[in-house]
Amino acid sequence: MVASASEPKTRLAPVTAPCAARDGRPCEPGEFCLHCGDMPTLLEIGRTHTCGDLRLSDEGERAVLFGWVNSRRDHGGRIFVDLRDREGMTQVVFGPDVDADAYEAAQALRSEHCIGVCGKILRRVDNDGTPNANPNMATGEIELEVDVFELFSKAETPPFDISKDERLDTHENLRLQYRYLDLRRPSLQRNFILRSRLGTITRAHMSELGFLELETPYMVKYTPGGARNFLVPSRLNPGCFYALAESPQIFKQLFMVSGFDKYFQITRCFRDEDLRNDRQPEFTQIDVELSFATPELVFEAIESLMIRLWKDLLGVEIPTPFRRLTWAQAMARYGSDKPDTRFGLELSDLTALTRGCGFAVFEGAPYVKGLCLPPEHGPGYGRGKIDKLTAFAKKRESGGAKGLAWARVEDGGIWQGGSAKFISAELQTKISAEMGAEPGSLLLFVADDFETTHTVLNAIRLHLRDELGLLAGSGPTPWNFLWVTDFPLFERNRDGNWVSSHHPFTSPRDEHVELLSSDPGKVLARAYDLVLNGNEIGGGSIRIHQADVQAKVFEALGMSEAEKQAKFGFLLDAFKYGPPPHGGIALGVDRLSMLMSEADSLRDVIAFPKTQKGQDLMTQCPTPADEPQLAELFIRHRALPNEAAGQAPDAGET
RNA sequence: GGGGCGGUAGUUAAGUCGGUUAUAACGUCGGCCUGUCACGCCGAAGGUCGCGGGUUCGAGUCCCGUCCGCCCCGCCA
Repeated sequence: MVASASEPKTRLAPVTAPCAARDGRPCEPGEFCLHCGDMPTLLEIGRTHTCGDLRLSDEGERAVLFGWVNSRRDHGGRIFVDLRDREGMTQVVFGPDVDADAYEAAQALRSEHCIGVCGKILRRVDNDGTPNANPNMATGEIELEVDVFELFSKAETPPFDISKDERLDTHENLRLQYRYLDLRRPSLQRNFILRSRLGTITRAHMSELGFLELETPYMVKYTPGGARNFLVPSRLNPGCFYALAESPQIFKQLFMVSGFDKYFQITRCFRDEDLRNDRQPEFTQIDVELSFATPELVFEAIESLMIRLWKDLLGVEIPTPFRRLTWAQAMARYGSDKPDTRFGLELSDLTALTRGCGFAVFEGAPYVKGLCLPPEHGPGYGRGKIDKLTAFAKKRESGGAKGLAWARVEDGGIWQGGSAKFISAELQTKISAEMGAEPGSLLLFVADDFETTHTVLNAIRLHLRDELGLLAGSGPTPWNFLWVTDFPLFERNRDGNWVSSHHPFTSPRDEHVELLSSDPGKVLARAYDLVLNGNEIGGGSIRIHQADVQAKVFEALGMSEAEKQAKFGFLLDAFKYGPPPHGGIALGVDRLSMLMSEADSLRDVIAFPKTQKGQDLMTQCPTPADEPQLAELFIRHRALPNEAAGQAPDAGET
């Protein structure tokens, strides 16, 4: 039987099985029914199950399924179709002996046609009646024998294979151009289902903790500093622009002044900076702020949320409290403020030991640090590999070391090869002991300034992690959560001026307030990052709520009175009216989703992502604005970089 | 702004030292097939080698430029 809304309704032959559309209860006069009323369309009957639902226990029932043709296998006399929806896949089978019309219609089925089917749920058997389940499918023990078929719509041959693609090995530009098809892939659908549940659980959990979900504007006042903003011209205010919010930071602090006490929001943020594998121009944060906050209160709330997310979404119990390192410890031991703590290879500080050692490379550097490759890897790491590693260490993107000193450790901590001839036997033994070296260990050293030494050793450490597969074989992914605390309040920018590491409202540690004027570089902040397996997934701080401390911070930043007023006047005014002590954090939903779904890229957890050039290949966005649009906004565009060359612009710039 | 990798049939890839008609798999189309599930068998069609220029008797291959995608640095919490 072929049902269609556009064709006259016909009666179905009576069936003896209970009617799925009625949950087995008797049919009532006037109701649509497969066996006692007019033939309704399958849409009118409605879907009874998803394609992931049916099991052997449903055998003998009738079901209505809607979905897309994943694949079709025509045996001439029996046509098998794997029907797919977001919940799974079910084999449906057509035969001339079951329903000739449906069988005939199924001949024309092709990949990605959208169809509805109704029929009886049968156990899968061979021709001789022996069970013939497909163990690779959740629904593999059953199939649906179709006696009513409806074609909702045909599909052209898709530009790439959706059906058996769990590897996502199509060129990404094509995937993005046909994103709506790309998103049909089960692997991507899983990511988005997880992401949806992440949002639901977060809302439930934060609400249960007493946090209010409040909204803040996306179109906000432009404030210089920090990330570059996207600008939005204001038609009603000629010549003026909104900025798209890089975060709700200031507004959530104002919520605290307003007395909302505990706030959260799952919100979009916008930053006009260059893209990366884990950075998109618009991204989503779980934004949290609470009054009368201490770091402990923030950690507690977030840890409880993480526990729940991992338990509910992954079935994983993560241990709490999370490990903590100060920024100084993280840098010293791992060379990174977001260390991957799933494996060892910690750094050793050899600066003091090597003072006066006579080896110019070590003596001339403010920092001498190293890491020790243990014996199980050391001997296999030959001269060729060391040379490659040296080249890697020298590359600019690895931090740009001047060189990589090395040595092999023999019995008694004595070295051989590399730097051995430059270091006395006595010192060799001491350094070997300091680094925990054993016979067979390979020692690697970098001697340079603070930044280069740590950047390079961190790069080497992560390189060795991947090269030697240090994470492999340890079973399911260990989830190493880590709080990194006590960041420096300031760092120097390129011009040598102090800028906020976090943002200018971050509170210094109480005992460091005096240093604000005397030695700003030594001031530590009450700021913290949440790190997971080497990824920064959140960051926050306790904020300044005392006017005098805020004034000192602005002063250290070299901000004039007029500048403060112009940039943050409204916030400073607000803080005149009894601001509570407060603090908070923001978590990256995209990165969390990526890590939890073990996706390779942020683009696999963002439905409609931008390319590295910030374009949407599906909609061909952004586009130039036409003259009338610009005129209305009092905007005239300048010559574009490529207009001089006589080429058409590929993107609009104003 | 810089460094690296990639772009060949609808898709994914191969293509040697520059040399005859640019290969394969999957997909598509036609035929056959009642138990497949990456179904199978037979047959066919399908190419602006990203684009532009140059070198050469001859360019997918070499050179220059350019566009697009990805990874990274700078930038960015």
